[in-house]
Amino acid sequence: MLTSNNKDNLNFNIDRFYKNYLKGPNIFRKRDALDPSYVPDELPHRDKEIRKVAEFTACALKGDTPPNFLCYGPTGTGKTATIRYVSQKLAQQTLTPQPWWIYINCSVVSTPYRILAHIYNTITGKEKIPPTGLPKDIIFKKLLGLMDQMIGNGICFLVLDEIDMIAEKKGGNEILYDLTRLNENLDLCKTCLIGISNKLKFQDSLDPRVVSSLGKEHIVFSIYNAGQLIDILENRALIAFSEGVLGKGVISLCAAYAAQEHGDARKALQLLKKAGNLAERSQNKEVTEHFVNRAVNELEKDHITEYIKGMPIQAQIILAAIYLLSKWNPNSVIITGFVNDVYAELVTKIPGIKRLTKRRISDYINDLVLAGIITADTKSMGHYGRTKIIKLDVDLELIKKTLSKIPKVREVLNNKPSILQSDRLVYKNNIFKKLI
DNA sequence: TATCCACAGGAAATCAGGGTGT
DNA sequence: ACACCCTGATTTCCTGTGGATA
Repeated sequence: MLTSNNKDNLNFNIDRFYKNYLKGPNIFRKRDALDPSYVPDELPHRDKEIRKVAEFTACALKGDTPPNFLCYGPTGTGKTATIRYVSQKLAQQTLTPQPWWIYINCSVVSTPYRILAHIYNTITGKEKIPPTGLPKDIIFKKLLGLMDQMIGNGICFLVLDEIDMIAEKKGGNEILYDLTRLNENLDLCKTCLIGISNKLKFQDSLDPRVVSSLGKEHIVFSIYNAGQLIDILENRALIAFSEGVLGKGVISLCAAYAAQEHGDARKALQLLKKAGNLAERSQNKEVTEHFVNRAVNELEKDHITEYIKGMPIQAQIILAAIYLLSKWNPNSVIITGFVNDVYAELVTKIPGIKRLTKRRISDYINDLVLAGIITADTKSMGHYGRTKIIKLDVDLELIKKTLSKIPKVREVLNNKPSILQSDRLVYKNNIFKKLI
């Protein structure tokens, strides 16, 4: 029943909100221009790289098969953007038939089977291959037939983004090897494989046969410095923002922040967009440095919250265990064993959740480290064994706020686990404190 | 100086859940 | 109904290890 104590809900007038929103300042002209997927007409400071990609792919114009090649470089250095840019330019040349470009993000399409299925489904434009069920070699044969039929004597560029993700997986080398050898099995159509990776050393995990075919040619993308980032941002800001809304120093501040983060252009663009959004939301006519500073904070928080929300329930419970340990024993040391103990207690309180083995928990702890939520340094305590010293790297309140939004975890968040008072834990804690 | 703790983390096996074609 | 395929999560089994302690 709705009563007057539900004022907040009743007082929000959505129609008035929309009206005000539309009446408010027009910060953006084309917000999308700040998205990572947007391909601008110009890519500043990537001339060398564009030229190399153009050189590799140019022979397609004469009907030859371009060599397979790799693009290396940290995140936000314009690898994908460069490929997309060149692909657009190439399409503007007189090419008949037009080449196919199939983009595969290996962190999303993450198994050999799905890569084949994705290529197949992209070419047909329909979900012809089910997400699972068929033997790989059958799909491979079907794909060969389809490519010859649909692409004819044209060229198909296969762009494997984050190729390291697949290379490190079981069966990953086989699929890459098969893909590099597509041309030998095709009668009409030609293919060119382009691998994109932000790990410079990922070739180590590749099969030598794949390296010899894919890694012979490569392009290294270097990070942008602050000056270059400013150029990129100005370029995009011109398209994205309405005239005169950007305050003085906003772009250079974004660039400076991103330059600290290893010259990541994607970060810089994200920051600028978020600052714009914040200004818009507070009905401000101008995007000022103040909003950039707020954007830095919020982006960090957004990233953490989104990550935690997306984690499997088991990982969330493990994080809850670490949270409870830091909350109730702020001065004590947190080690793997304690996390295991508290986790075990929490699991018994949450219905429908099976208790995981220590081995699995160990992996989840490593995932949390990778996500930047905790730090865990392996340390030897001599006679007391080797373990990890775990510390929360994120504000306690933020963790609490995020975990409380997860129904099953919320229940266990407020009670102090009884294991925290156990003699064993207190005793060990005292020893470890001295050892560290 | 050998011992031994409490784990770390690699490799392979297993399981459940989604499918296939015949 | 059946044999078989693929995936992702997890378990099982295992070997390795740094340094305080006896």
